[in-house]
Amino acid sequence: MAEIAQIIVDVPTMQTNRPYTYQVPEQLEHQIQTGMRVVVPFGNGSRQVQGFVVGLDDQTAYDGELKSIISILDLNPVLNQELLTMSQWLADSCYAFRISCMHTMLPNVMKTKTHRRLKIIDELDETDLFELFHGQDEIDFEPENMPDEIVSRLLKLKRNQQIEVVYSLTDQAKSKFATGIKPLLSFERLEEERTSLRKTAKAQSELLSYLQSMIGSEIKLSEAREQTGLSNAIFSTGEKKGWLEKIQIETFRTPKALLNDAKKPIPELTADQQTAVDAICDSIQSTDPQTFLLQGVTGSGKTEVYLRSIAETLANNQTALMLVPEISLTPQMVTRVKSRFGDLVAVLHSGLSNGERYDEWRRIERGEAKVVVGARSAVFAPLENIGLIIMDEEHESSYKQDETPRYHARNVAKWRSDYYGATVVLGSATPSLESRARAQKGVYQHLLLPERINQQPLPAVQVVDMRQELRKHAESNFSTELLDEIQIRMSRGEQSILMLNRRGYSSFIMCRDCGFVLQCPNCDISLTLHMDTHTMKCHYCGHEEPIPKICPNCQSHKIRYYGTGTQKVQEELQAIIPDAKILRMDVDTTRRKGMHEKLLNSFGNQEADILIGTQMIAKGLDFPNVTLVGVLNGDTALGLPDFRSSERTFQLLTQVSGRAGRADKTGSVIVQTFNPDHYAIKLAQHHDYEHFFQMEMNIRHRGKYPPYFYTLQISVSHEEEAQAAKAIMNIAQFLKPNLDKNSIVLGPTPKSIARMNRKYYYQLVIKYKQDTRLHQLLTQMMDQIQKQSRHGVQISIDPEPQNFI
DNA sequence: AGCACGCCGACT
DNA sequence: GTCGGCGTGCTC
Repeated sequence: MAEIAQIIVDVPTMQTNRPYTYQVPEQLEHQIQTGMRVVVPFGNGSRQVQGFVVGLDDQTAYDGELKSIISILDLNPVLNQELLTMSQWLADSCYAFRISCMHTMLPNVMKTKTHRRLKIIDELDETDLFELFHGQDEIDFEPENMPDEIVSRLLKLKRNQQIEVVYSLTDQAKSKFATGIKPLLSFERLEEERTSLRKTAKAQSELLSYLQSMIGSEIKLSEAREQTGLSNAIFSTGEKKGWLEKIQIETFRTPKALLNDAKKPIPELTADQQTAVDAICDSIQSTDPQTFLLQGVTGSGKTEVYLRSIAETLANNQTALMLVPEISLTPQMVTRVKSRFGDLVAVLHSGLSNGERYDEWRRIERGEAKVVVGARSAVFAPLENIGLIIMDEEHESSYKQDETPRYHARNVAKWRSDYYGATVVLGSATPSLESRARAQKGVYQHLLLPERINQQPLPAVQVVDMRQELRKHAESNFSTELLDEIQIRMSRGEQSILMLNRRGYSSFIMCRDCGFVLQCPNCDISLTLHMDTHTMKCHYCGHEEPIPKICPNCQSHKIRYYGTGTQKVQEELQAIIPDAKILRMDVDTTRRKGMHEKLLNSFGNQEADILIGTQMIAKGLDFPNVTLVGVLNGDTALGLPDFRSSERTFQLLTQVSGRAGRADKTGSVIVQTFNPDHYAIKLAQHHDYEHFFQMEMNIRHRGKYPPYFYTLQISVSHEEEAQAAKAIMNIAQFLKPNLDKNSIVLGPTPKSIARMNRKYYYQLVIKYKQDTRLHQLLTQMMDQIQKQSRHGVQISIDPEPQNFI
């Protein structure tokens, strides 16, 4: 019976977002399995694309002529049944193409590169042969890197059928292999070999004993050499004499940072921790997909609860997934998990090269790693039989991907939990309102860790009114209170951390004479000053240009810097306290690989008095000698037109407060702000999450925002503003009459950055409670509007967007 | 996406 | 009349 395969091809468009039917050629019959990658012909020409097999059958409803699969790229499926099923759900719920979802779930190296070559199939005249083909009979075809004139001459030859395009897909997913050895003979036969050796052949005799000791196993040659002290030549002799065989052993690139893991004693649990662990362990034992919200102040020992729960999961013969925000995936944190579970742990973080990431992925897929620690995309780790999924700092917005597929790791975690009957633990000191509200309603089980392990009080938070400060002296980023406190720490040999709330802030340049501000040519935004590279940069499209010395508008020389960047803050502070040793940590100083870690290490070794940084220093750091945390601008996020701005401010301030005085020294926190009376700041000052939750819930209720309503954002872009505007109006008209009467449409409006990368953006937000038709309506819309609208209109839907600006 | 087909203006 | 530009539609 003929085998027929259903294949999702790697062509991310609306029209091709469905399986295509292919014939399985005879020589590949019974070798193909669902979840494997294959190469198939696609389209009129001789084009070849990568595809994923999603179904196998012996018949098809399709009655056209079938093409055949060209080759298979994997020996084993790269997507198991669970992940295949999930890719469909993910595509539906994120309004994304299925192929994009599949790629998101896999390491980058699984994406093949397409190469096109031109091959001569008929005689060419001499000029063409030399000018175009340089005398060769095949050349690479890369129209984007070739002069137009050459391309058109080549295309002409192709039309005349003198040359043809040949395709090749290269799979980057290559495992690394090393030479290994394997004994070929039995113990007795090896013993016989030894007796026939001459007395002087000591090395060979040693090799024989070694081989005897490792019968039934294999080992890398390099390791064998190390263990025995024998040379390569001896092993080769052994091979020649038929004692051993040289084989290829797959090796895994082990990321360096993880090699040192000093065993730490396992701490005792507090009563609260024990209660939490017990509840979670009960759930791990059961097959109910239960979700817990573990709410505990900084220092209350959430991590230990996680580790105990993971241990229970492993004991129960299941696997565990632990998600952390990228920013807190620090060596300290990884070491802690590694030292508890050793080689069973795989770590997936952004610092890995594609190859390293693939190796870790393989270790998980082969079942060698049973605990996976990683950031957002680790939620797709190919673990089977998952018993526990932990999501630390569950309120972090980095769990939401801000490009398609726009998934939230929390939702994916829940899907997997339902699939396996696994337990989910959401941990945070300041849970998102959505999660906290669900705990309130009993959807999640609420676990509390109200006290710090060391019985230390939370640090005192002092709020400084910067409006008063401004009246007292000239404009400065530093209040007298903060400067005094910094100097006290320095005299005591203690350290300080200063945080600059970057959101909504940047340094730009403006002309004092005409008010001209340098703008990005591609985007509707001012360029940001970067002193380290001496350029003006656009944060949205990456455009870069030199800093102008005279105003491009009026030729005046009075061009000045405005705004507050970390660099400027550092310079200002250095001028005030000349003998302070200051480290700065921001995107500029940590771009180079490993710099992040290096900076933290040198601060940890007390090579500096003060660490200045943006949000990235607020999280996951644990320096016992830091007794002062200063927030330079506590409220810049408050001014943003986003209903989550209070929540973010509260979370951030609470989080930084936790950074002060974590060991035996008491710490203090200073928050400078222009809004000292704002409830988010006042309640953060008193570490009062519960009160904040109540107040914010009231506001959300009145404004019909999450968690009372769901939100969904539709955005449209086009190079011409009118086209983009027209498209969003069409969408609004299409949707409005069909929405539920309780649903609310905000907009359409231009986005706050109306132009990015030479495209104009318009958006529309829908708030809804229950709208049964909405999902189907939107799916239909993506299909219809895309067809109708003129070329170049791009539509994207973001369910539950995290940023409204 | 990327390819072929087809329709239209500019040219040997 | 033909070459080659780009708009349109399809891909098992």
